[in-house]
Amino acid sequence: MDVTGHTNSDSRSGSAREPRRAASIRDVARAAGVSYQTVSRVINGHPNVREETRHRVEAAIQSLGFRRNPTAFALASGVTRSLTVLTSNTTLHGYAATLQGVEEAARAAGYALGVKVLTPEDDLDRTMSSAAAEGGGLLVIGFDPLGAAALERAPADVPCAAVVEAPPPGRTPPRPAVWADDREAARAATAYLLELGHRTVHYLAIPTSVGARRPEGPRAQGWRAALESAGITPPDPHGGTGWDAQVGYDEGRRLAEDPEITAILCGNDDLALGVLRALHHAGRAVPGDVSVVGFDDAPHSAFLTPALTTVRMDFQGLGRDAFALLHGQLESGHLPPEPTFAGTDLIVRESSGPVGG
Amino acid sequence: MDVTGHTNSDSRSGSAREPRRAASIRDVARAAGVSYQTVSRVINGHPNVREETRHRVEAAIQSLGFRRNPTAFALASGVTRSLTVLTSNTTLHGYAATLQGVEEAARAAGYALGVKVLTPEDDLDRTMSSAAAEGGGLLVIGFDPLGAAALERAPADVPCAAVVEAPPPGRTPPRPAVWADDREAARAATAYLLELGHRTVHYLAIPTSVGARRPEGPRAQGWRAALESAGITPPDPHGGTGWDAQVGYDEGRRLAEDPEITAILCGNDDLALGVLRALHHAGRAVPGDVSVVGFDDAPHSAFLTPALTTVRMDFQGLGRDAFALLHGQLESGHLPPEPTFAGTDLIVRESSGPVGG
DNA sequence: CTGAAAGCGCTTACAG
DNA sequence: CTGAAAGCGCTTACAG
Repeated sequence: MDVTGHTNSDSRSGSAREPRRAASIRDVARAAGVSYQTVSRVINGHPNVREETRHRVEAAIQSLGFRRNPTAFALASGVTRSLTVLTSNTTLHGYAATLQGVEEAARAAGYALGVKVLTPEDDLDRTMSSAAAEGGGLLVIGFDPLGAAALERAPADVPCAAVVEAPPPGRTPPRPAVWADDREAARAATAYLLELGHRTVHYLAIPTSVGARRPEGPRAQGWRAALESAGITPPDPHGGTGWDAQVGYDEGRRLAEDPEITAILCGNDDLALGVLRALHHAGRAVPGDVSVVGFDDAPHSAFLTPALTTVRMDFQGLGRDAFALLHGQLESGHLPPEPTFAGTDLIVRESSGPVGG
Repeated sequence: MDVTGHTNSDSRSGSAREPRRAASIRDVARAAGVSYQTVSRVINGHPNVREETRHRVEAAIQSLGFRRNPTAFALASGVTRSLTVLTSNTTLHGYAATLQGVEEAARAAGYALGVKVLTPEDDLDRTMSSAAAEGGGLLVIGFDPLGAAALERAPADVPCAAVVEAPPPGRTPPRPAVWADDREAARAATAYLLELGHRTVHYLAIPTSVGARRPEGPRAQGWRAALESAGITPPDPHGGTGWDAQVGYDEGRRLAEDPEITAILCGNDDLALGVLRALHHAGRAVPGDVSVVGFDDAPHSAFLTPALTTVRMDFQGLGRDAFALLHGQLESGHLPPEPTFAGTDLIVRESSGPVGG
């Protein structure tokens, strides 16, 4: 079966109709019998306007269906109630959920949201400066090397905030940023597996924001720390080449060949999904033979069979808080609130259990 | 475990630094020893500029790091190389993939992308007119009643395109739109199940764009048509209340109780995931006792156990084509190409098979 | 081929 | 409390 798609380019209702000019403040002024400056005062909630004048203007605004032109406002005032989020991805769970959080907060604050996707092909400096030229603020999702590089290159004179992986202890991101404690979460997840009786835990890594310069992201560091503090020499981490289930499956096939391996911590739930599938193909039971723990708590993870044990991350909260950080820079006097996002949480489901259980 | 998140509001590198004004065309003109109109001609690739003058101006642009202010350009020219996509969701597979397709096409064309999320709480007319006031075009994702309503209310004088569910035969959407043939795809998927020997096929519906006025979306219609043309009276469809796995699970529990049911077509893969889980809990084997077919081919569906039989939809292609439709309206002379997006495809995997097989 | 003028729709001082 | 002026950074005719 191959069903062809359809299109309807009927332009009767398209661009044919005469684009009647929208009402401007001068139109409103004329209708209300005032100068256009007064209209400006009214729409900006300026105090010094006589009650009756204000009413006349408001009536004219209503009847003409006037809406202030955001472009003209931005040009004249230098204020842009908008932000553009820079991200290398919009569909992976962590990115999409973060974006969703940013969007909610932006909408609540009356900000328009722009999205610019970062690609290795595009010149980063051009991308950054064109994003900056749009006015408004920059919000970068710095979960990967591309995002981290973008954050590094954000022009110093433009308001910018970020959500990032947990930075190394004692270091801070180049710009105001929020993060969840990936490191501690990975440590705790690993410790949980150890307590179950597993002699060691293998780690299947996601690519991280630190890239090739230093292949150990915070999740890997937390995993390593847990093993070391239990006196266990960490095995070499696996993966690091991609985020999706296919990578998890490929790595999982290799992992499945080693009967000594009884516990695998995955850098995200997609990787874990692939590992589950590989283990199944190899005839190894989960959690009977091997325990699998994911990261992020993607929407489908609770419905897998076995349901996936994973670390829940509040990406939406991170997105909201990053917006608050940016909002504070954009509107002086609007102080960023204390971050209220919840932490991380280990959600124990069915894919993990006692060794040999 | 509950690990608290962190924030870094260090503003040293934030808004403290003096926001040095960016170079304007007047600055460039002064540096090049020409009038600023000439600079305008150069940056707009106007032909009538002497070779040497052009070089001088370009050199000045380089050395000053000049970039044209998009806001001023938009205000003066009335042209906005931007569009805003209106959607009720950004994370569900179909929406996210469509958005991704739009983004790719927009980026390739040099358009800035805005996103406005539609909610039942916000006043639709206000939302629409504020989106329209931003300038540029509107691209609405009309998979649900909210999106469909937005498309209906798009101001007639603003360029607009949409991606929608397949409209009823003979009817066309209110504005130029693209769609895949959901109806035919559902018919084919149902026919496939019937050929396997199932005596009937049950349908678990997604909410559709037609909403309550007419509860039968194109996928349901295709399913119904397939049954009827095989001389089978369609059972009542189930679901219709939500898109996610939880809904699928709840409905699945009910479906699992009826031993007569051997084949279930689901309106999307998330619903199917929930059904799979419910069937497992009820002790019914897939595909041994019950065949399950999904819709959309979400990224994780191929890695489930059993891997999900589903209908692949080219949402990215739909997004790209919808952009082309809008692009054609925004830039006269830029004719929308023939839609090239692939159709739908039934992907047979492990969750479906012969009845009693 | 190039410059001087007017204007896009708004705001921000400055007068009264 | 309200109006007249200048300007945000660009473009589009209009002159030369």
